[in-house]
Amino acid sequence: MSSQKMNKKTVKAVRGSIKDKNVKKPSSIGRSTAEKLVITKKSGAIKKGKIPKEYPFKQAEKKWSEYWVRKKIYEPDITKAKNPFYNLMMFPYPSAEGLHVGNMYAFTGSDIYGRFMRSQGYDVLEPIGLDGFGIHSENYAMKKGVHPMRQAKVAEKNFYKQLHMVGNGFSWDHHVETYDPEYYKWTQWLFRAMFENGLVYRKKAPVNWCPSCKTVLADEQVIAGKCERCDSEVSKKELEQWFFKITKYAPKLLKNIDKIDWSERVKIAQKNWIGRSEGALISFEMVGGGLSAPVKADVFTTRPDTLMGVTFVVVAPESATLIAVKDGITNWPEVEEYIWKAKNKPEAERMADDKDKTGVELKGVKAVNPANGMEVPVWVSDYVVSGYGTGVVMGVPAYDERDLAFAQAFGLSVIQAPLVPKEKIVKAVSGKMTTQYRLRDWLISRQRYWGPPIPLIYCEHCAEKVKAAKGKEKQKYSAGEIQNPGWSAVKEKDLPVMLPFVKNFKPAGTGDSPLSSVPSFYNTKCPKCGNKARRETDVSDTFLDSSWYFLRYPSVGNKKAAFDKKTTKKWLPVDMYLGGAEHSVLHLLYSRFVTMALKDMGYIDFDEPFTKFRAHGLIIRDGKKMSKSKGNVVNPDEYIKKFGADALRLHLMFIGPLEEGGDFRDAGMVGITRFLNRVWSFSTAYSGKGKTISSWMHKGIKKITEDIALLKYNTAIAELMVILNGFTEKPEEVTKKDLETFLILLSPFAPFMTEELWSIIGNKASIHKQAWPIFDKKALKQESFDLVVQVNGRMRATLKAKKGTTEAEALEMAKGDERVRNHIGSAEIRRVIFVENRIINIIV
RNA sequence: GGGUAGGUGGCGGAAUUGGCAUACGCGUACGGCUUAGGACCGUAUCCGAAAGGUUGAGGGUUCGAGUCCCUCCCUACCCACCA
Repeated sequence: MSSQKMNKKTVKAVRGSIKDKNVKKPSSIGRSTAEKLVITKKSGAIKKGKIPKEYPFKQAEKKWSEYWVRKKIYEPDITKAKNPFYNLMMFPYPSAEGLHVGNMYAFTGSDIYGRFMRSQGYDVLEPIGLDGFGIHSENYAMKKGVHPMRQAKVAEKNFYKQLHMVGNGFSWDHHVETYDPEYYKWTQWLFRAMFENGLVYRKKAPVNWCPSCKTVLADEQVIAGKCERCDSEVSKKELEQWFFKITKYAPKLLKNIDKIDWSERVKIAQKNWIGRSEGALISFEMVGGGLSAPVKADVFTTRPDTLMGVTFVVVAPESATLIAVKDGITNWPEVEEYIWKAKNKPEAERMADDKDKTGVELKGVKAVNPANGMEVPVWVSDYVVSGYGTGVVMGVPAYDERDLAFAQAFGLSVIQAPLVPKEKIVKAVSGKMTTQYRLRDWLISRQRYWGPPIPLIYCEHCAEKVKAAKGKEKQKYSAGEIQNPGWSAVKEKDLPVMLPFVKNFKPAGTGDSPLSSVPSFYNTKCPKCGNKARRETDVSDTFLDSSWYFLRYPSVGNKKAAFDKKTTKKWLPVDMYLGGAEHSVLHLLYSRFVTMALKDMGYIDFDEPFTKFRAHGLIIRDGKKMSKSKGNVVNPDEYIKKFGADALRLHLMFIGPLEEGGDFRDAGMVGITRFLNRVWSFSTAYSGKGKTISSWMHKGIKKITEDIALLKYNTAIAELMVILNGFTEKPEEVTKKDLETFLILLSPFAPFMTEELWSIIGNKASIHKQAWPIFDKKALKQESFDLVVQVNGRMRATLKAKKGTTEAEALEMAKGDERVRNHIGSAEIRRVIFVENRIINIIV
């Protein structure tokens, strides 16, 4: 037998024998003791009679969830709180068949953190609400054949019932529902503020159109050419729409990323989405016999140094330059056909990476390279994106893969021209250095029913007046009114613009909103001049509802403002935000933008809404993604019914680190249930003989505290199991204090059962109001540890040693060990490497 | 194509950040308890008879590498013709 092997086996054998000798069958665990406990302790919490052998989770969960709400255990004093801590989780949209396990995963993860902080002495605000406006809820209502207004009420009841069951410490006094007029009044107020401050404009542009949802979509809602909501292929449609000027904040949105404490992957996703690139604008002249004068066309390039290698110029099908040079094009019908085809192609097809390049030459037109006067052909091709840069690109096949592919497809020449110093060449051709962002403005209008009506009114009279206004006249109008002649915002006192009940709420698909068929809605008076005017009939994007909800929560109930100034100052920005990474470029980006805009308007004094954000991982099942079609969706209700909310919470948190997600397997529920049952039987049978704090408690408190702070709940739970294993091994050494400490450590994970046990062992106040245990650093230092002894880097023995053992002491101990001696033999010790409280390595 | 996170027992996953690889749990085997058990309790469980070997593959740095460096392979997620 090798010494290493022997060592390992010996250690285990020794442990085993200790167990065998000392562990009397946990005879203290049993019914009789439990019965006694009830008699001796006058615990009023448990119903008269006996403590059940098994944890009666159904009764306990019902009892405590009602008790918590009644006693307002989780309601911080909004105005007087001394240590406010805003713990936020992304609110769900209540459209699906009830709460999804993904929701519950996020909520539990967030709630554990909230409970932990509350226990640390913070006044935790942990609100919840429903993001119930929007296409997803509306589509669900249509599927069910119910009116969205009714469906919302049904879903609300159902969701809130479920949310009471999951064991979260929600501040129920602060819930919001985005479809409640009390809420969307302020969403409209926000829209109005954005308009008045010149951040809203109306523009006709090729926009994303979802043929199934029958509405336009923002760029962020198009995922790989498909609708974020329904997965249909998105096409382009030329429509007049409302936009929010998020691009104005592109530099700040990018710059601030470095100062916020967010999950790295989300920060990177935002950086990429904003997509800053430095380059130059260089002017090419378009010439041709049919043109009365040369037409200037700017190209944007990040590689001006390759200018001498230009062999062609490419124009996007949507580019205005095409129209400008139309007279010079001799093959216009052919070009026009290409443009038409390109515009009507589904986005997914246009973006497909394996697609060959297509295009048509603009015959009769040439572009002049300002660097060398060379005339090069001009093409139109859909590989040039219209919304980025200028929509015109210089083709340098020698230095750009895409240009090369295009040149090869059409037999265009490739010139291996030398590179020229950048800044210099830009100056020489009178170009200018510039910064471009990939980010586009936020398309905010939707041709749907289930959303807050956009609070704008169009008046023909005013349109003429605004256009004609000059000098002082102009000062009568807001920035929004000047930018959008004829449009003005509904006065604040007239908000909300109520969404009327419309029987036929289904989208028409024509690009007109369902509200456009309701004259009583759109016929109104101009807020400026009082003449007959027409309301906007589009509603705003759902993401506007969620872009500011965190501002509302602390101020819920305030009838005078969207958010109270003092309250907001006290509670915001959000201290900890937890949610899905899928919102990296949607909700999270919009919220940041809205916050920045509100700051610039003077409503708030911070420009980042979420100080700390963590993205939770994805829960899969049996190694596969969950989906309704596969029929492998975990329904939390069923598990709560069968195992209890605590068991489900623990299981979800145990299967992997919160930020990484995990694989949900039913088998795991068994293990967790076993653990909880052992906690139950140990605690209810406990008769309290221990005198000193058990040694494993300090290590446990330290580990669990650190792990929770880092959201490593899985290892925190593992440590709780280690402590319980210690308890059941030596029940006679466990003190009452140990047991209480253990229950408090477990309480964020299993709030119901720990509350029940807390009262059974004789406590009156809620366990969730108890202070978090503190470990004794000194005691931790005094513990012994396993000193690893290596000879020439190979582990030869582990010796029990006191913490703080010096190198000399360790060496003596090592030399005293037979196995170590055998390996050193007669050789001379050349070097000793010693790491305190860990290892000694003897080199011979 | 770009980015990010990963690859560790039969499985989910640990590893104090360079110091006992496989904590904790599941599963499995054997034993106990039981009228019975898919309940509960106990013991064992990376491979190997042993020396020894083992963290996707190969190399390097180091007294010492799952962890750091280099080359390569694979998986998941996100973005993707952005000039």
